[in-house]
Amino acid sequence: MKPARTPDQQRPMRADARRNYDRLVATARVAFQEQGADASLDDIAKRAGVGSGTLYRHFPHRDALLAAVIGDSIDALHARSRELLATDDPAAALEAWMRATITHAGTYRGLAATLMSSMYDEGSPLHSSCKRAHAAGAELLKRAQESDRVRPEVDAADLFRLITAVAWAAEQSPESEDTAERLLPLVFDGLRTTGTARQARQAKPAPQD
Amino acid sequence: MKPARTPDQQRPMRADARRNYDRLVATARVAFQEQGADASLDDIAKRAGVGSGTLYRHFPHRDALLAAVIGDSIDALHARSRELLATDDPAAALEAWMRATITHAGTYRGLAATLMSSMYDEGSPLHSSCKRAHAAGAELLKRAQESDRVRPEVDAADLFRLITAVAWAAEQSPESEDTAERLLPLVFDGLRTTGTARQARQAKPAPQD
DNA sequence: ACCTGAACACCGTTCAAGT
DNA sequence: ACCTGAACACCGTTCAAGT
Repeated sequence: MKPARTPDQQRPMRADARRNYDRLVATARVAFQEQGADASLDDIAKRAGVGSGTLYRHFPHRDALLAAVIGDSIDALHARSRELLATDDPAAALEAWMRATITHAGTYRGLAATLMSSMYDEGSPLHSSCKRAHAAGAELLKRAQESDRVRPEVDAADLFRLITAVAWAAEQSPESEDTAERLLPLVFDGLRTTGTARQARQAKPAPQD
Repeated sequence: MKPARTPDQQRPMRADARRNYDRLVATARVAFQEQGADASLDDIAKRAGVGSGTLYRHFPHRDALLAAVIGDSIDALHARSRELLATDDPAAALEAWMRATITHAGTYRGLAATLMSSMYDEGSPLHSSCKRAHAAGAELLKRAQESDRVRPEVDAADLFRLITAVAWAAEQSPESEDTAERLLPLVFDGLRTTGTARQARQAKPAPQD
């Protein structure tokens, strides 16, 4: 079992506390995979062999447990966005980031909904993760817009909403597994400047690039 | 209070049963408005002055109560789709139908999610409503595709998913009320044939219109 | 034929009692 | 300092007892 991440700014935990923390995170990961992000917390505590009070001591809200479980994945997503910012094609980079984010938001059933509401809930432990993803998307979006490949009126908040909505639609469509792969190109094309509009802009006296 | 719809194929109900039925629907409508589509059924029964068993007798599942509440609205939406099929501009008709459907799916918080899952649950009393909406969308989509305004590879199932996803995203974004109005044009543009692609097709030897 | 409300299983959350 | 598990409030659902 790989070591679970330690909660922030913490002096060493007592051995039994540490063990319970790790067990809870590992058990929760399995439970979320099996039953979705709204799996029973009581059941997770039982399966981890821990009193329910112990779960709430370490993770006061469901979001805190979820944050501990997906923390590594959020970090990886953020690293990927840094890579994509350094690639050549701004539009392709944005689309690749959208695809990666949709995949991430589809890790567990119900995760997309949690991420969406965390975006607007400053108290949630997932809020900072959402804002980081939001900020990464904003950078990639800005670059694509400056190179005149994406409509200037689209903002990062709507980009985040669209991504989360596609992830949500995909997780709600059990019978067709590749829903996200089909919807993403459609949605991405809606963001792009239309051929004629882009041509008109580029035909203007002062060329931008 | 306007008369609630009677359940299908039913001989006259006993007077007290009829009264309870109507009260439950009226109370549920208010509760759904106030607290969303997942309002407490127990609370609805209490507020309607009725035992909880009576609620379950009339409406065995939450979806049955929801279906009774939104039945008229579903009918109106269907009538609107018939009108739109008779208009001149197939693309504008499709977009107008999408807008109307998104608005309808946003009537109560949580309704979009219910409609989405009802689409894939044949046992739900909302299933037939969803299929009707699905079929109406398919007709409008087909017409738009035949007039070469919408990509031929889009199917009605994905159209339904996109619409529901936009409605869901809008209801999850409390602070900005016009989310749906901003996202719809973006999504709709993703469905359209691009200017250049359409021009290429229309430049072919055999003109379509 | 229909209604009532107690009963059951489940859930999230708290907290007094333990070590 | 941390853990345990009983306790509480809530929910959906069922069903025996009533009229």
